[in-house]
Amino acid sequence: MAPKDKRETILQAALELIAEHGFHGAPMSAVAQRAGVSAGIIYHYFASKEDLIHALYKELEADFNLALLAGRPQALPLADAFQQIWLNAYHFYRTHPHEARFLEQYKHSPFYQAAAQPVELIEGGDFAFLAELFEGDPAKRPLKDLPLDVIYELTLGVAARIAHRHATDATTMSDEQLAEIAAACWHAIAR
Amino acid sequence: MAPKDKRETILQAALELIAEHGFHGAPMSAVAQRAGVSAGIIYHYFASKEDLIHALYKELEADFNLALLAGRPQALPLADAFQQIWLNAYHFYRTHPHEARFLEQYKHSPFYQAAAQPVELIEGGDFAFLAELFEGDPAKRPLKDLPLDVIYELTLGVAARIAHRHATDATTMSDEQLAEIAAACWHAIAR
Amino acid sequence: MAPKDKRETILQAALELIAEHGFHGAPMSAVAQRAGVSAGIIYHYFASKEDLIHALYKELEADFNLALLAGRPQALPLADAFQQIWLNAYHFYRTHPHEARFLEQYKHSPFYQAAAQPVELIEGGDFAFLAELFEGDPAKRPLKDLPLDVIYELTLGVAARIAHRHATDATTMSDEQLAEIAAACWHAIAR
Amino acid sequence: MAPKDKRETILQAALELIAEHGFHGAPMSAVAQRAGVSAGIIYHYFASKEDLIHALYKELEADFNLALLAGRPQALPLADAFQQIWLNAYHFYRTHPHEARFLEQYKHSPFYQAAAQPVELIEGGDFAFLAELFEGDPAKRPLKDLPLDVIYELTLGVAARIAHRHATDATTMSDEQLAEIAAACWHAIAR
DNA sequence: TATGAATGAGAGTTCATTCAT
DNA sequence: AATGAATGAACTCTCATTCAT
Repeated sequence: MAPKDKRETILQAALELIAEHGFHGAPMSAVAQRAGVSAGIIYHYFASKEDLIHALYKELEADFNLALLAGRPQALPLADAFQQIWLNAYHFYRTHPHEARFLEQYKHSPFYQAAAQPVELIEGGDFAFLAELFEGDPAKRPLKDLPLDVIYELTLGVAARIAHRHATDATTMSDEQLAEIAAACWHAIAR
Repeated sequence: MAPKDKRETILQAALELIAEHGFHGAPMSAVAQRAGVSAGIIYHYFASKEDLIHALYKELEADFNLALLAGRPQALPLADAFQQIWLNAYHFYRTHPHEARFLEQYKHSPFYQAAAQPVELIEGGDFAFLAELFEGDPAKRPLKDLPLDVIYELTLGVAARIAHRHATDATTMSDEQLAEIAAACWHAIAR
Repeated sequence: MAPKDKRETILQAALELIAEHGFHGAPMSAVAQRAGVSAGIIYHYFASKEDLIHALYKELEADFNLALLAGRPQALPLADAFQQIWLNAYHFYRTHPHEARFLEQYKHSPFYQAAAQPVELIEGGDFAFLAELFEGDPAKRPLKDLPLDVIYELTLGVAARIAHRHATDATTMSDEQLAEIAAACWHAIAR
Repeated sequence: MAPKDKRETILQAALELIAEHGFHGAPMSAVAQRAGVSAGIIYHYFASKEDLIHALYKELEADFNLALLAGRPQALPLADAFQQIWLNAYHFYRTHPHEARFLEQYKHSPFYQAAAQPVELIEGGDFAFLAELFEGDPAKRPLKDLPLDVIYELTLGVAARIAHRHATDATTMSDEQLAEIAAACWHAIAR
């Protein structure tokens, strides 16, 4: 197994165990066992359990951000782009229950505080197309005058939380219902 | 100290420690020390640490539900009642950062799954006045046709999460901004 | 067992194991086992293994200092007092091989550096009678003009080291030989 | 790098790390890193960590013995030879603090017991000139009737220990003071 | 009721040593 | 001869829980 693969195997094992049993319920020995490696080797790839958890978070966050761009929302009109991104967020969480469960726990644990960075709805150059939503003359931008984190909670935050719930309890929603919620979120923030 | 008081003292100590340091960072010995009691006596009031945590959750949930009824929304027209409840939720979390932090961790930990019950927006008889929102002919009720938990996430869930954020980072919002968000939430679910 | 006794039992077990097998060869689990207690309880009495070792050192140092005063050298003429102290030092080490072995290892380990204080030949008020040896006009005091630690190494240091050797290899020396060495040490430092 | 050099590089790295941090604080991986070699290769030169440590000791002991002969004490009258050797011992330790620190730890650790050989003041043929000091009719030899290890502790042992102290704490002594101590040591053992 | 010393399983982590490459 | 990833036993220390007092 290539070193890159072994690292990934360990992260995957940690993801599954933490998603299923919490940080508590995922001792390093169990992570090693599920990954099929020795306990010691984990410390060649990660300095500590905490470091492993932070690294896992960063990977998942990157995956998530990538998933938001499915269907090239960059090429769409603003309202449609929003709708696409909202649905992408929902579907990512819906189809990645372990990731959803992990992110949920991580973001509400002391780990997150320790590594906390300001929320960025627009992360990296790929989201530059959203700049017009957030920059320029506040009086002219098409959003209500609300803090960025409020905007987040009214939009992608809602997608995340609904998807989390449904990932767990297996509720399904029709495309019409999802589109309706996405639209409601858009109206909640659009001027 | 009356037994009732000692129980409360223990719960309060656990609340503070868990809010500040997580479940991990709140060993029973530390809870005992902060409460000013011996470690052993905790087990006269609670069967286990897990039991203590569940009991704490139930108390806080009851406190929260009570807080939602401040200003007697029962007596108001529906849209106003909603606004009142939304603001009550926001202010509860805003003025109870420990409670907010605990509930947040609890709801996203394996503890919650273990004790999970279906979400009830309407809990107990005090919320009977909201029945007309949710019952009767779906075609006539004034809400969009969305699952109850989606409704929750679009409304009180948003209030909770925004309040959580602001409890931590000390952002303040004007009454106008809060009213605007509450109204946006109402429009997101109202037909 | 009284708490005081249990603390002493643990210290004694640590002393024996470290003397026999070194710091390395004295895991906390073995200390606990030899003391007949659980591993966990050690941490009620000592914050860490390092703390336990430092505490043990302090106890032994106090015992040693007490032993130096056997036969009341305070009441003797200076040269006789020196001889008495030298012999006391020798006999302490000779009859306390574990203590000797521990002190020897401790003083030459990184532990000692961590807690190091300047060498004091005269420690505490009990040795005040030696003050005339070391204080006052250097030109008049009855010692050669040498640093204090050199004085120590030429006297008690020699006693310690010879005793250490003989504690281990069971060489015995006659009282005459011992008196001769003590006298040689005295002449080495006396003006 | 020639194999001989690599072996020396490893020994040097081990010497520095052990002198600075103790046996505990010198893991094989750190030795390898400081020597600029892989961890595995060390085991081509040494069977184990213990073996490496013993080998290092033997090298240093040989270096030390060589240093004792600086200034050709063989060619001097006995008392002068002693003085020369004593000063050589002192200066070796004084100018080789790592070696001093290592030897000090080694000699007082369980390692030394494991490999222990009787102390030899006269080691190897280079010290044959000292034979007259120790051999022949005890009644005629110019030394007091004391065990060899006592002789050692009263002479080179003192040099070693004083040098150790001063290597660490940077005390300096004048040539006169050193000569005085050397002379005192000589008088301590000479008949 | 109340204490807090005591237990012991189990946590995270280290490190001497091995071995496929 | 050389690497360094891999192993796994052993380490120090923690902590929920118990129980003699």
